[in-house]
Amino acid sequence: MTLDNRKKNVLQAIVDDYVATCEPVGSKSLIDRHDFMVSSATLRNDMAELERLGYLEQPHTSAGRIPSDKGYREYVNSLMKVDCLSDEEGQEIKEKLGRSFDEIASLLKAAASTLADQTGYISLAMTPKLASSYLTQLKMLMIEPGKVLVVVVLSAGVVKNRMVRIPDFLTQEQIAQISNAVEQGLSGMPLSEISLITVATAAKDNQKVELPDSLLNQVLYEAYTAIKQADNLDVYMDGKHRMLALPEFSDTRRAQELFNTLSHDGLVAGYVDEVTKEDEKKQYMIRIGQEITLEGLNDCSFITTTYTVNGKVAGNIGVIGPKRMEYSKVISQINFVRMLIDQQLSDS
Amino acid sequence: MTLDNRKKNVLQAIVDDYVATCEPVGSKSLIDRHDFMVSSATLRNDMAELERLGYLEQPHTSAGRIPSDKGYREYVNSLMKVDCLSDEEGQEIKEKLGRSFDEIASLLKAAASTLADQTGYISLAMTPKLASSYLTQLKMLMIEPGKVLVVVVLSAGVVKNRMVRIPDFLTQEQIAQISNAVEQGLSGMPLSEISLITVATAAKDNQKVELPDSLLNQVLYEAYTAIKQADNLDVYMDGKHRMLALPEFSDTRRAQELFNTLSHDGLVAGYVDEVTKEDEKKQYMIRIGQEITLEGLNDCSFITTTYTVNGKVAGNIGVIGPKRMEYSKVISQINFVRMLIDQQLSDS
DNA sequence: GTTTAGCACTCTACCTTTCTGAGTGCTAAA
DNA sequence: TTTAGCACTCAGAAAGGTAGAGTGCTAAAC
Repeated sequence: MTLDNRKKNVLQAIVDDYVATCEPVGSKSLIDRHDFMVSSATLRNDMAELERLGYLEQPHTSAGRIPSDKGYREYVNSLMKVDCLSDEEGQEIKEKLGRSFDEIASLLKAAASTLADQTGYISLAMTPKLASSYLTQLKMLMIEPGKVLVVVVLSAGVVKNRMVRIPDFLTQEQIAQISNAVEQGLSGMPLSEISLITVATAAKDNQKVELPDSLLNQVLYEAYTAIKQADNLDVYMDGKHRMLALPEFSDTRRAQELFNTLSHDGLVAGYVDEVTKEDEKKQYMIRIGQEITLEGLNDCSFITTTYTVNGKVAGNIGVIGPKRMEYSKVISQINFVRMLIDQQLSDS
Repeated sequence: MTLDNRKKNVLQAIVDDYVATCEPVGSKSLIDRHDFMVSSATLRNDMAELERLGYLEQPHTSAGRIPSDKGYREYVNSLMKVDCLSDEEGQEIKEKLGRSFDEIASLLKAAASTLADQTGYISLAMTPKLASSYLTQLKMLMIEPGKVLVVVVLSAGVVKNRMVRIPDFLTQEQIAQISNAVEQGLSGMPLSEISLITVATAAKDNQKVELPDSLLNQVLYEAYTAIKQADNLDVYMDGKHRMLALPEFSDTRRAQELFNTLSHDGLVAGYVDEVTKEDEKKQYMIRIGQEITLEGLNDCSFITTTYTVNGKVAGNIGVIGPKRMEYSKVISQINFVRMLIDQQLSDS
């Protein structure tokens, strides 16, 4: 069953109005605000029909209608007008993200902050993920006897370091030789293929130092965990505090549930990953209300997109806001930010 | 004017009750809950007197009393019973912080998380600050032509890295020579004394490579900014979302103000620094309500203490909670965590 | 068949009023 | 100095009343 034209317009108008005011929309105010060439009674009939079909909900009998999840979904899929970023907005974003960032971490942090500022909602930016990364460099720097800094550089430009302990008596030279050997053996290898065994093989094939196996293995183990840890997703989230200003979160309990979930970076990152896989071919992923399978986010909508490093699928950025979100605006903002990230990460 | 003994007991009892219930305390319930050997009428007189002296406040005529900032202050300074951590609590904390951490960042992150879990309030942990740090190492690793990772190691065990761009044609050897020269010249020097000039002097005194001055200066400038940036305080904050569960923040506006301020790490860090200087000699710093000169935190209390690295004053950890805080419990928790941090940072 | 005017109906939000009870301060006696 | 007793105050809950935004339905008009 497909909606006739007027019903589509009615649904669209109701979503638009509700997004703007956060108040249930009645037939009268709908007439006032839009140029329907029919009477309020006609709209009432349409609205009743839309409700029967599940696109609208009524908080109580004598109130107006608000969009249901299904209503928002229809709106997002086929009703909303995709609007372009205004020049000023584009300019503002460019001012914050235009300059060249030397590290992916600071780029993503800035992206999250910009996105939060511009949308007024919660933003997040995640480092590139495992699947698309391979090891490019591995360095081990002796900081003091027994303490070594392992620096791991991944293809996507991610740099991670980790301090590890090794036996006191190993020298900088020995350590350097080991790390060179491992680097030679593994550089270019996708992270997913790196295991304790491949690390060991790489080291033993290439190294010239004589070290007892047990000692060598100890060092290799540390190198291995450092590499593995480097593919941990980092999540940069910003703008949380803004949600408290929204009327839908004036009830502290809701805000509490939301913040509770958001305080677990890992949960959110995992969810984004899942969603990205489901909608693989799409340019952006949208999840609305109950569609979100993360506890505490059922009053929210979640929009994510994927940025690329040198043209390859890499990490995600996204926005979490109320269901009553300015979808098309947020989408264009997110797209613009993604574009700037892509640019920065390809011209390197 | 000093309070007589019974008045002290009354004040103490009122604070204790109010902390427990968050409800104004009346003379009747005070009698019920404590063994004062006098009648409620007597207590009423005492309470009226305490109010006249500014230790108590009355939300309205027919309500009980709640402690004023001055009342809390008196309580903290001389009334509360300092209680020890229960064995289980100590055990729980040890479980989370007992294992050895290789990096100061992960230690502090874990400390913040533990403190938030244990207290139920907001915790924070800050990296060691400038004054107590000197440079121990400086390494520059060529990641790819034109891109160099500068690794800065400070005395307190802080490791920071920063990616910088340099002219494409410089080789790893040239870069290594420069960084070795700078490291030799500066290692052991307090951060506060390092300037662009000292960096340049160090490089020119020690290096043997021939490079045009303009090129060399470009590299040195990047090294210098990397060093300077390394003394930026990192702030780890945890447990924010818990505040929403407290009755004093069921009004979203207050929570919003609080979160707004807390979203600026720098502000908080700056304030902690200020407070630490004021109370230099004290083991811990306490600020209550209006005593806190940070907008949005006037309904809170703030307890901080200083951990040491090898016996020297270093960074801060702290807890932000409602004024109605379990002061003595929080103090002992904070102290315990500080002790564990001190241990970890001295036996290295 | 679709649209519309008209009307009775519903229900929340808001205001006012009343009532209750916890808590007070004061007075006068112990 | 302490206490019993009492009149007083005031927030908050409960109850009642009103306004108005919005509805659904019916019957007439297009």
